[in-house]
Amino acid sequence: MTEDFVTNEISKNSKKLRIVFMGTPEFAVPALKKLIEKYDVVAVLTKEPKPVGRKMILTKSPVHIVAEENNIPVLTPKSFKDPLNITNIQMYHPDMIVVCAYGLIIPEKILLEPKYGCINIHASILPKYRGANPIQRAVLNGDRMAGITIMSMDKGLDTGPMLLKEAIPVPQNMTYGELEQELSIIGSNLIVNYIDNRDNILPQHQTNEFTLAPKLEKGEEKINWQNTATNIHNLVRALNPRPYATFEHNGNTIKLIKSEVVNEQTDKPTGTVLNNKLDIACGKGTILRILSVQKSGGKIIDTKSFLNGYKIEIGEILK
RNA sequence: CGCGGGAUAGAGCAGUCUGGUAGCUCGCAAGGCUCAUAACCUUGAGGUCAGUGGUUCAAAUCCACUUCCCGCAA
Repeated sequence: MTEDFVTNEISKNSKKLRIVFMGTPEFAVPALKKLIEKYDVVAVLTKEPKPVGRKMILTKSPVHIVAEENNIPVLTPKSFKDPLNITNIQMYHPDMIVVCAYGLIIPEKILLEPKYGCINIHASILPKYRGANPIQRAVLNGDRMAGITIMSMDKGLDTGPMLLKEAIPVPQNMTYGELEQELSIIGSNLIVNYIDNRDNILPQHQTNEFTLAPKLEKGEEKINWQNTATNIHNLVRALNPRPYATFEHNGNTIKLIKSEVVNEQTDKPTGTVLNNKLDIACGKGTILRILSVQKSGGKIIDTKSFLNGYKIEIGEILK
């Protein structure tokens, strides 16, 4: 009924709902594209262009670029402390605001603005993993399942009522980057699914059994060979494609790009290099195989190539 | 002008400081050996030493500039 009304009012094109989209990284791009296809995305908010790389080139966010390609107005407020930034959003009269990995806390005044609410695409099965880094945490913890929750935002951090969920299995060797890519597609489908069926969806309140997914701290990327092979493998996966897990050897920092758990046991001390396939003894007698690495200043290479030009002796003990 | 590393055979590297025959570990090709292997033996092909200019009897190597690649930091 509501849709009919809107359709009649804007009968010139099939786009109906007026949406303001807020998002920043690649993860948000599939959702934005889907929304542009089906609805009327009247404005996009994203983080301001940042200097990036060795040459400090000002780089627009992936969302920023897609928005411009579609001739959608882009706003890049530094924060919402300035009331003018809030007024700017109100000017677009959004029916709904869709948020996906935006990077700024959104004040309640904006959350209450659109008549169909402020909807967030969150990359976990809430209430598990509230916070900034749910995908990485899921991989790091070796979760077998991950997913997306579409939720209605309130003033808390990922605490609002849940609207739609979808979970997928996480294969044992999937990296953070691969999982993020899959989830971003699922998120884009789910948000459209929600918008089209929103009249039939009942909000569900979150239970109190929540966990948090904080950002990774500096130092967490360093490999401790005392941990089990599975734990180290999860760290390697969770930090791929950035910033990668690392270990030290003769003063060189070596990034461990890909690994796998070897289904055998060893009685050698932890850190021992077991053979020329770079199987390493880890905690509790478990074994981790190093598949590809990167030296600083070098490219990502497989273990065999690496050993052709870099000496690691069998029997050496890595710290 | 944020800090740093690099470009040498298909891959990964040494050689550069101290100029003087283009090397190593692999891969590839051919042959041999083995019950067998990311095993071993023999032989072979494969290079504009990133580019341009300079110094020199002589430059991968020293000097200047250019292009491209990568790590850190944000």
